[in-house]
Amino acid sequence: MDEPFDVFGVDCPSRVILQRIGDRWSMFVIAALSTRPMRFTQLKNRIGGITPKVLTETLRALQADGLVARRAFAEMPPRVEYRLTPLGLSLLEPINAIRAWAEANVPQVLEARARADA
Amino acid sequence: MDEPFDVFGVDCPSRVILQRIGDRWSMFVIAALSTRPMRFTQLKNRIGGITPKVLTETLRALQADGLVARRAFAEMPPRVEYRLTPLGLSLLEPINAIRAWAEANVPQVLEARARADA
DNA sequence: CAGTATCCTGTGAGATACTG
DNA sequence: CAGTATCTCACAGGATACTG
Repeated sequence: MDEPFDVFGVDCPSRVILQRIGDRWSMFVIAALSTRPMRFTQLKNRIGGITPKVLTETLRALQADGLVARRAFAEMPPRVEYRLTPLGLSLLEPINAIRAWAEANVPQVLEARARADA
Repeated sequence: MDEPFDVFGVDCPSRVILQRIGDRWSMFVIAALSTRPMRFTQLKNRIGGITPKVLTETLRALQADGLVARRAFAEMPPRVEYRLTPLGLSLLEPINAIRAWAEANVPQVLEARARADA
């Protein structure tokens, strides 16, 4: 049996999370849903530049991972709400750790990057 | 002036970090260097499956961001050592937060994913 | 040893248009 | 409103071979 969380395993489950939060749009969706549920078009408007196709794909992936819940109301016109699950909410903590690091250190990264360009 | 760390800004600097730690190989390199400096070939061997081209690219990116330092010795045969900078070392903390979350919650994610497949 | 140099491919993602 | 359906493309990443 494998070490359950060997960082050097390509199939290490923690990479699942890293890839998810590293991808182009997931973080925007999670951030948008962090305070309240939102509807499809609300998300689309809030997250400037995302296309409906990509938003759908992102939401599907987050649902598949149990981070976001979808709730459809049988109304006319249709209404669908997305919200973070408890699991999704719990992910906000490590995300905030990254955020805190970024706030403290990104200036240095940008400096280093500028120096590297020169 | 923009909010310095508006998660909804496409150019939000914290995305820099998320993309970096979310990419295919950076985390392996950082993990490999977390305890001690390593040479190119040591890294290549430790991180199974990475090609020299990609390892070079990854190291370059990490150097450009000031997370990894490269030190070449004028010897024959050539010797080069890579190590985490203090900045790179400090990144281990938020990374461990993610890791801790993953250890606690990835099983649920995998369950959700399995349920989604069915 | 520590990389370069080429070539190649899959797929994440965008543009655009359409529908129950 | 809440998505689908196509089409297209760039580019991250891989395979393989070579070099100062």
